This record gives sequence, C-alpha cells and structure tokens, in this order.
Amino acid sequence: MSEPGLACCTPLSGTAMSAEQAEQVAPLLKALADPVRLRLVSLIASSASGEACVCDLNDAFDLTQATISHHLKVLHSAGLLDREKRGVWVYYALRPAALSAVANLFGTAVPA
Amino acid sequence: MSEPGLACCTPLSGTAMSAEQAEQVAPLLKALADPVRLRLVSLIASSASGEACVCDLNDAFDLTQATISHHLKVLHSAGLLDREKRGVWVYYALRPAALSAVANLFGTAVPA
DNA sequence: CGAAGGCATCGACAACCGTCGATGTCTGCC
DNA sequence: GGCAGACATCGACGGTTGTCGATGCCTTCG
Repeated sequence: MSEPGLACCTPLSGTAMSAEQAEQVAPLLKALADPVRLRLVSLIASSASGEACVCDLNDAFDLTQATISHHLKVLHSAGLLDREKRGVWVYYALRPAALSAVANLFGTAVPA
Repeated sequence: MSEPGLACCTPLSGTAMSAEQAEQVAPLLKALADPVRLRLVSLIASSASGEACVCDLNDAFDLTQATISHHLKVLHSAGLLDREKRGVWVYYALRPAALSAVANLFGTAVPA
C-alpha cells in the first residue's frame, strides 16, 4: 500500500465495479470470448425464428460435432442460451436477460 | 453436412457475424473476460481524470505488483488501454474506440 | 424389436492462462 | 555516484481451455 504522502494521481473517484459484480459478469464474457461461440450466438441471434438446431449450427463450422456440442454447453452453462429438445433435434435460443447484463457493462441498453 | 431433404429449422437467415469479424472481436472480449481486468478497466473508467497510475491500481487488489502489471499489459496489448509514462509513474487510460467496438457487438451505441 | 441418426459425454492431449518470487530497468533524489 | 522507489520482465508452477476420436443415450422409423 502506498502512503498518502505523495499523490501520483486522482484517488480513483467515481463508482467503480465491485469485486462481486466483476466475478459475476466475467464468466459471461469468458463464455463469449471465443470466435466459435461468438459466431454461434450470432447465428442463433440472426435466425428468423430466434432459435437454431444443432444440426445446422454444426454445418456452419469446420469442427467436430463434439466440439460444437461442447461450445453450446459452455454457452448454456453460462446462462446465455436456452436449450430445448423437440423430437430428435435440440434447439438453442438466446436468453435476452444474460445478454442485457453484458450490454449494461458498456452503459448501453438492450437492442431488442 | 446434412442433406436438405428434411429441414429441422429455419435456414439461419439474417446476417450473422462473419468468421473474420469473430476472430477480430474475440480477443477484445477475452481480454475483458477476467474479474481483475474488468475491475481494472472499471477503475480507470471511473477515475475523474480518465486515467490511473499503476500504484493506485495496485492498491485496489490483493495481488502482486507483477500480476497487476501483467493484466495491464494484456489490456494494453488488446488495444483497450493507452499507456503513458510520466516521470516515475505510468498512467493507463481507456481507448474509447476499442470499447465501442465491443459495445457494437450488442447492437448498441457508445455511451459517451 | 432392431437399425439409424442426432446429440451429449468421456478421456486424452497440447496449448494457454493466472499467479507468484526474483530480477532487471529506469527515474528522481541525497 | 549511489540509493530508493515504480514498474516491467523472466521463469516456473498448477489449473483451465479447445479440440478430437470414441462411445453412450435417446428418439424415430421400418
């Protein structure tokens, strides 16, 4: 800890993020911080029905089905995606609340 | 690749993120996807002068000075922070362009 | 009931990440 | 010049991550 004798800069005023808040939001960003997962979310978001099945997502990448399933699980575990099984296929959809939590980080409102 | 014989869902219409765009933005998110770095950015952003010196940032965490320096280097390498040395002290400031690039991901405009 | 297909899980591997102590570099002061 | 302080860099370590092949589960169809 530096003594207050000499001040090198303003004492970090304002209201910074709390440690707990950082610990909460960081996993969301970590889940999104991957090119494949970013594209997965983007693909689902740009889908007309707002959801996408694994089979189509699988075709969009040059990766193994196991790898895509793993990335989807990461996004689902982070709370970013909802998972619904209908018959043989599994559909993933965006969870808007989680995305807005991240969007709030940058002082902006949710898109839609 | 699945045959188009049976459609399991809408064909992923809309305009999804390109692979190149994902590869560009993912490192920014990866740099932010850490509780310590998130708080570092928040501390700098909430500073009155818009910048902060390492000595004060160091005092805000229970981490070694080497670790804080490492995190600042990661943020600087990602283009999120500007680095300026003034005398004995080093000041880090936000680079708004990088933050807006991330904010645009969520379809929102830059805060300020 | 048996076969086929969609998806998840498992085990393994290399690569990367966060943290630390120790050391180096540079600046300003006595 | 020599010392002290601020910050960066180095080397090392355990833990995590992305990817794969192989396998298992479950649903549907014949």
